[in-house]
Amino acid sequence: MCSSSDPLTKNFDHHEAEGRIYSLWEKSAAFRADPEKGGDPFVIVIPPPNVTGNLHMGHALDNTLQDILTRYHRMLGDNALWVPGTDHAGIATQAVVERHLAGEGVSRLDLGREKFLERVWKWKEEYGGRIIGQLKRLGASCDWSRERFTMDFGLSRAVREVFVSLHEEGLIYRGDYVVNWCPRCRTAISDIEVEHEDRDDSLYYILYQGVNGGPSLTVATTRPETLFGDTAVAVNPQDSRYPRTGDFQVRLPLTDRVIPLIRDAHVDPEFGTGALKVTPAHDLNDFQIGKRHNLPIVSCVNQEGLLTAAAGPYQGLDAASARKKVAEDLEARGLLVKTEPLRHAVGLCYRCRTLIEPLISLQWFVKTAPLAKAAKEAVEEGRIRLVPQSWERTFFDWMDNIRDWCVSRQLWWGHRIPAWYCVKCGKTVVSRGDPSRCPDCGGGLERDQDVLDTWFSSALWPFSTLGWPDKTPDFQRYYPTTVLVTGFDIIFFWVARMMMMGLKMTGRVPFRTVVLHPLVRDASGRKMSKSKGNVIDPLTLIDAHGADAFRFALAAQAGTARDLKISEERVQGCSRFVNKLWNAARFSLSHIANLPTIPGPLSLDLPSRWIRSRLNSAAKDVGEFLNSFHFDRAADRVYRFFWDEFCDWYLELIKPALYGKDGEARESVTRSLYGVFSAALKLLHPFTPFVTEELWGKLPRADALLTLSAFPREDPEKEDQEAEREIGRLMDLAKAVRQARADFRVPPGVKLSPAARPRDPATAALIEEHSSLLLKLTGADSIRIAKETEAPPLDAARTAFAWGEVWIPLSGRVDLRKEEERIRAEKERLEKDAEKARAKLQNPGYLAKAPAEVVEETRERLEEMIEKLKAAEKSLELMEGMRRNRD
RNA sequence: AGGCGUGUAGCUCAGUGGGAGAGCACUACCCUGACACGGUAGUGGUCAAGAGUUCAAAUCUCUUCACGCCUACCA
Repeated sequence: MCSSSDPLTKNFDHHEAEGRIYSLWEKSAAFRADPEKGGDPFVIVIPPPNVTGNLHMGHALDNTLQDILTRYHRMLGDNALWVPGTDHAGIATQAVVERHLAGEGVSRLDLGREKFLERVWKWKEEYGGRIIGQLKRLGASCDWSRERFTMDFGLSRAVREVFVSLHEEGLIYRGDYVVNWCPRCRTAISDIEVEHEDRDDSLYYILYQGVNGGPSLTVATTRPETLFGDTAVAVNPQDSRYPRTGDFQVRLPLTDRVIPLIRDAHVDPEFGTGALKVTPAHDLNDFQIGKRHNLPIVSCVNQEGLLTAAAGPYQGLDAASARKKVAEDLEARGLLVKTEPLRHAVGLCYRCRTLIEPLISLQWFVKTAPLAKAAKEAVEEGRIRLVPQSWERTFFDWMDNIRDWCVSRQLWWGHRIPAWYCVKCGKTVVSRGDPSRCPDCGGGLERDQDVLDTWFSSALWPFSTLGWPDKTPDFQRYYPTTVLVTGFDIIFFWVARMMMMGLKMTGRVPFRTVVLHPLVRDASGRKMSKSKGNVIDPLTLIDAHGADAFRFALAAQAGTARDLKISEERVQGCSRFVNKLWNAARFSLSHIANLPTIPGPLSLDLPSRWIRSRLNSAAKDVGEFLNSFHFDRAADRVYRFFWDEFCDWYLELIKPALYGKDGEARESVTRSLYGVFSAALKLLHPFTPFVTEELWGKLPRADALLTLSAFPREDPEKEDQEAEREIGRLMDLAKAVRQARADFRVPPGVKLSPAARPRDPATAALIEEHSSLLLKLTGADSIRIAKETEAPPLDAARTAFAWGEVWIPLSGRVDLRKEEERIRAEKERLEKDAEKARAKLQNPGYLAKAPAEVVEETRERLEEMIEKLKAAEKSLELMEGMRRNRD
């Protein structure tokens, strides 16, 4: 009768278990994918984290969701592959190493390119493994044998192949263009790497005096220091304040230069004075105006952000001090008409938040329009699905308005651009190999100094990691990948570019579905940042509460909202669930340990049939939710199944049998428990992999790994409506007794003797059959079936159901006045609801148009309400009668 | 300026055409032989406001308000 000695500690020791279990998975090559094996491919490529980075909350969420999907599909029998890897992260990594060198008093220029790169590689070797270890602590079931790095040999080869072939097609070109220049990083960055922020600035009104009797104009500008780069003043051709025809010139203030007045439709007559200073070298729009009007280009700010010789005496000043000085000097000469405050958006470098200096320079570009068109079509035609779909519109807008992508970066760490320039004839050679001589003149070649934007290699990630451009078995089996999981903040940086490159280079979509999850915020919804001091370290939470609790907290909150507010309390809450699981296991295993044989007859009793039916429903729902990427609802469903249905009802319902004298029943119930419990572990595994794997190992005869077992699938045969209906009635009864006990404050020691009056003999039989169960659930003393004609005593708590009535005699414990009040209130509520239902059923429109089953349901509900009302009325009648007698 | 999103119980959020839900918090009772990180029973909401469509609206449409995010060539 007694269970064997307790094999489990009271709580799950995640510190001890997690590392051990992860090595077990690794040793068993559980996550290794095999292209030779069968099964539908299910493939995810990881959004590669920065190779020298640390796991942050965003990674934690992103990878938890990927892991849930991968484990789920692996258990479904799909050929699941999760490709891991890291990104070289050009600017970020170079900046970190440079900062480190600065500590030694060395700059990268001191070292030279080659030595500097050696140091970065060394840095990478030293810190590159860290984030991989952190992903493992999270439980990520990646195939580590396929780990890639964006600067691996194979991936570099893919980069070069793409660059050269796009160049051959004319989709990559080199040209002079106004680019976003970060004077601190000393490199160009792409348009989307610029962050915009509203700043309070001044708008300076500067007088440009007319020459030869022509009109003078006042122009409004926020950047007076760039006037040295002005090569025209422009007004709108429709603007009547200015001469619409005729050639005029104005004097450029503080200089002896004279520039023309031009007319261009770009100028907004409403802004400032309607006259615009045109600075083609330092403003993209001015650059375009300049092109239209063949204006000369004068650079007055250099790549260090300092004014050039074109600024005469101002040469060498930085932009901010030049602005001040220019304004002063203009004022001194009476050329500064006025200044007014202006709040406007300024561009900042996304990495260092330095003010962006637009300036003209020679850069490499990808011609994006044709690539973007293909990407847009793939989404329009449903070959790529965005989840949630609401992102499509934003995506389309961006694809329609995309500008060419500046891909050269003035850095050393990255894929060096495969372009060479002939020192003799100036020819540009772009080549897959490393050429040594100019093919035209035989002259020497110098390689382009720049590297490619980090996102260029990231854009190839879904196919470069699988071996492309070779037709490897992996590429053939696993490309296109299945799902891409990432935050919506990098749709344009990464997702769109993978689509463009994938479609262009492989002719196929890189993935079929893009799952865009929320961004992790702190508990009050603020973005986490070091400066705000509100960063929560995922590893701290894993240490404190375990990876399972942490993952569950993330999954349970990964809904369709854009923010996910994480807090330690939340994770702690989920650790209670893990604890519940552990203790339910402790209980279950102590009984399972007594099973003589695992194979054998299963219990056919009501609780066993019921939980099998509920398990089936949970498996169905969890599967559906995961298939539609509703992680939050899947987590909620599995939680409810385990806690409410399995623990709170099922385990309690089978206790009498487990402790009972009937050996045969005990054995079959235990065997059923074994089956349901192991299925529950499977259902939970994708969410809480460590604790479930640990418990699986404690099950007898479970030699294989849980992570490689089969996920429970819906099986209509397991649905048991009869069992559900019957347990539902027993639950009604139990709840009625418990409620009466609570409402009338019956002390636990006092026994109750409820009576039930079901309306059909089957329910009566059901109650009699399970009376001992009911006694156990309610703490009642006895339970009986009342006679048809029997009237309940006056001082009884009465509850009515569609199937009949229950009353619990409470001699002396009922405050009649209070009870009468309660019943009256309930009666009122019932009458209201019943009236609503009745009105519905009398409405011809409702009867004609509502679906039959909805009408039927309403009818049933009304019937139940009528039953309850009858009971309530009877009680009130009796009470009134008694009061009359007394009076 | 445009686009997108959000507004449901004190807090965090599910629900997206047919009886207002969960977790946490709160209240009362209970250490009942897995779990007090537990059990049982409760309190709590004109589903932001208004109008419309419908037999039926938290759910669809329009308008308004509040908050948030993204994009943009007002210098």
